[in-house]
Amino acid sequence: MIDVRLLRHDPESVRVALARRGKPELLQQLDAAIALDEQLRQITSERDGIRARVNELSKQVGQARRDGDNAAAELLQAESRTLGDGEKNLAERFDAVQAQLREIMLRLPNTPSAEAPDGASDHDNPVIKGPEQMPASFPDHRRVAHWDIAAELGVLDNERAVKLSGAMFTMQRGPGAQLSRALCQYALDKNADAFEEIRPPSLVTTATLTATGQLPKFAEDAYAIERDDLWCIPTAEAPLTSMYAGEILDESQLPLRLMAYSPCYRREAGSAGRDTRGMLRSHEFDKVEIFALSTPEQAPSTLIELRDRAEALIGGLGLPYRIIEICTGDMGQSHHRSFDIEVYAPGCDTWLEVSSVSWFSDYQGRRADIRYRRAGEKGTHIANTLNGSALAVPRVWAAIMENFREPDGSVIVPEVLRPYMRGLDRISPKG
RNA sequence: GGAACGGUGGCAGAGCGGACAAAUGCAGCCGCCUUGAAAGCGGCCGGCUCACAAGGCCCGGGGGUUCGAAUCCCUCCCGUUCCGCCA
Repeated sequence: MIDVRLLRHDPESVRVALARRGKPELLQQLDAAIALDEQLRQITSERDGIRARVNELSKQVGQARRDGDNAAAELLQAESRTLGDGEKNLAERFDAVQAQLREIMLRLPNTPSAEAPDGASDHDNPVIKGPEQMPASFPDHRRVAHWDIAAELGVLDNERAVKLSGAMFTMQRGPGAQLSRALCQYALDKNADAFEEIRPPSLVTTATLTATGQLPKFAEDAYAIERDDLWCIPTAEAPLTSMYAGEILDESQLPLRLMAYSPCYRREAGSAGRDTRGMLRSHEFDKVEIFALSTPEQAPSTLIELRDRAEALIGGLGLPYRIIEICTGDMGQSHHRSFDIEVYAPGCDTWLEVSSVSWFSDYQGRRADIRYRRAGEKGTHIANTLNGSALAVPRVWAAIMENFREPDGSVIVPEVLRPYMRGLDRISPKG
């Protein structure tokens, strides 16, 4: 959520920043919010005045009763009762206006960072590291799509996954299942030097999913368990961000680094039928997320740290990759600044987004009410949140199949993963 | 799922219609004392809104009763213990 006070004191800066997202309707919503806030403040001051008077009268009633002056008490009570009716009226208007304002604010996206590049869509995302174009120099035996490779090796059984769960579910088996698990272990172990490992719940409350920004706007994209008012997490970002919701941390605890493996659930409401082959897009997948809470001052360098760590994992596997920065027109709802890491998959002949690393400024922190206190200071400040996929399993899995295929059809297991695969160094066709 | 008891400030824990933002203890901060520290003494010591004013709001959430609610009523949520079920 954007700071309402900023809206009040410097609406122009918010307007200019939001305009960079290139969606004119956002500016209309912004104006509506500003107007509602103004209304709210007026109602508040009026209502508080009445309340002050009622409080004062009530004290006098108590005093009169103690003094035994019942006649005076009756009079004061009558006056207070009348005021109370007016207050009730104002309180109702307050609630109504506040609800409207909140609804708009919850759906208004974050302002982009000054460093974020301008652009209208994903076509404008600059490549900041690695090749602009897809590499051409791949031998024919690596120009095979991973679903064909996997079928040959018997490591992917999506037909049976569909039998169990319907379209867009995957099932790995044998060395394929091992590979998924190995990737998670690898990602966790490589970040254990600085990140506390968490095993969070995969089902969370509405409040938890609202804090990170998935709700209320993107309810269609998440799996809901309505009977129990719970949601399946689309990413471990959700539970990790809300771990310290409602708490006040000490500045000395920041930056606070957490990581978690979790399954991720996505309805993919808008993309049914797209990229559905093999492991490219599915309703459930595994991911290791890295996360940090920080002060605004620490955030820019923490963002780079997270990005470097995500890059190191992909680099460590030996996969060809590039890093792009997300432009203002393509940026997610909660994002302030964001990078993607893409791996080249020669079989599919495409770049696959395997990691996304983002800084959310105080947008999520305010929604989750995560605050910190500076040493020697009285007040509190909203914490900044940052997170990144350390490693999203399915697409990396696919890229490994396609990049490390040998002429004989077998797939070489990256060296760093072998300890997690019971020493297996090569996945060969059965029989 | 059933029963009982609970949910108050960083923690522990009183208060159970009026002078309560809320005793007390611990922790924390400042000062005195001390070569330094401990002890002792004095003071401070929750959050939000707001102009770190006034005023207002917050005693799990929401609603109600009342001139007035931490305190009474309703409801929901959460916790503990026992029973049931269960990996």
